[in-house]
Amino acid sequence: MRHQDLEEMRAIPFFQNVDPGQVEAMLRGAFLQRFPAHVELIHTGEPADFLHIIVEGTVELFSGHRDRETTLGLSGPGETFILAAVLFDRPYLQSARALVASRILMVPADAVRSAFTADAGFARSVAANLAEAYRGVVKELKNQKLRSGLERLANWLLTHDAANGSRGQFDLPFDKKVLAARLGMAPEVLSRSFAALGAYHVVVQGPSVLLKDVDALRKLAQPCATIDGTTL
Amino acid sequence: MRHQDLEEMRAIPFFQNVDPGQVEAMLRGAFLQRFPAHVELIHTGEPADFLHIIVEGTVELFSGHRDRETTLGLSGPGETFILAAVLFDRPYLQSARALVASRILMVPADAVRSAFTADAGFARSVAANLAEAYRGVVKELKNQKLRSGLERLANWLLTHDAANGSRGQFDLPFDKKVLAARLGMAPEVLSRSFAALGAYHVVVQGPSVLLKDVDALRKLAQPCATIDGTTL
DNA sequence: AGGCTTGCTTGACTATTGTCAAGCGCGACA
DNA sequence: TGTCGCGCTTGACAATAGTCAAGCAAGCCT
Repeated sequence: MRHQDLEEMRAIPFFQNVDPGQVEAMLRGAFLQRFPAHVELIHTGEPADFLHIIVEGTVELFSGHRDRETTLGLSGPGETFILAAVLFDRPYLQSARALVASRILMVPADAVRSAFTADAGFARSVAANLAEAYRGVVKELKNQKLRSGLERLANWLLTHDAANGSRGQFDLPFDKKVLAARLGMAPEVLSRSFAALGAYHVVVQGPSVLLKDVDALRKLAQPCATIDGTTL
Repeated sequence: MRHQDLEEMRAIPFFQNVDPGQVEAMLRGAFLQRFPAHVELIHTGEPADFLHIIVEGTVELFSGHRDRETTLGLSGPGETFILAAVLFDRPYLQSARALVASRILMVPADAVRSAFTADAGFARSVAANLAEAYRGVVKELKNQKLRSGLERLANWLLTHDAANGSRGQFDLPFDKKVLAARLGMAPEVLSRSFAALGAYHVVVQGPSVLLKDVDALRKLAQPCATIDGTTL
């Protein structure tokens, strides 16, 4: 790894409040890998050999069973994945693929485990990360079980708009079929859901989305702090 | 708390490998509460004031939204709940109710947080607990999204049978409507699903379940290590 | 025993979501 | 400038699950 890259890696939030010696030890055996889009990074069921930290790009977490496949989440820069598996040397529960060309920091599992054993600061950092991840999945499970597809879409639109300056107008950050997977529905259903949101003055033209009546949409979506996180 | 109870509390797995001084500090402000069946212990959205550890009994974790309600999981002795919320002083994402009369150890949130800050052993114990909890929810999410109701029931039966000596015969540990909630289906659907499993030689008489052809059931269920945990 | 509640089942219907197939529109590229 | 492929949409249909209502059976309490 280049010196400049090392600097960047040390600044990752996950490594703050961790003994610098332990951080160096983890970075020493680590790879900063570039992956092209659509490449599979890890596969469900395999043993956990590296902790992955996204430096740049977007990663889709998914899993399949029989002939079905489902997207469990999307992660971006600064986020780690499969930390829980790495820590206790368990098989991955999820697969991951790069959605766009991405840079991933891969830290060998045993380096993570020894830092976890040796340094209290790192143990706390790990716990914080796992707590956030846990709450994220619980929210996703609630989103999935307590809402219809249309409601999930409406809430996603509101959340995404809020994260982009609440201008009531934005471009979809990825293909609609990725959004469909993210929301847990077939692409055809997403199409129909967008059409149904016409009644709430949502105008979709290709990747561009216009929310012309946020209040009406909010009334349909009924966003909720214990599912969507931030108060909308 | 009585001396004998204190002994019992110190033996909780969650407190192993933790500085005894910190354990005492946590137990000092803790309550060992008895709750009758059906009582709500915590409520979604409220601030996290106590870490709950189940000493005896069964607790249902659930949450509602609008007029819907869903069960997110069932927990038994030795398990903690809402640890993630307590640790970082966030509102509960789930509600909890006692399914049967239960004894719960309630540790004040600030005592948990100071032990977490002060003791590396406890921080690691917390991380381990959160990692398990995280993996549990991920499995639940996959179970929910990748399987039909009938498949979830078939897998539950196999898992439960395996946990009870694989005798192909057991009594349901709770009411069928609780099982229905656990599996994420309406009670009526559970009834029909049991009826449908007749074709796989599953015989249900009130609370008693007889699996007369485990192989056929397994072929339907297709249990999987990355959803069901143990290899069946 | 009579009457009540509660848990469960069953039937009929509806809602939601997935699947298959066809077709449209736009950009890539020869 | 065609035409090929891909992403998306639409229609028709099927599968899955929820809802409402009626009814049954076991336990409980006078």
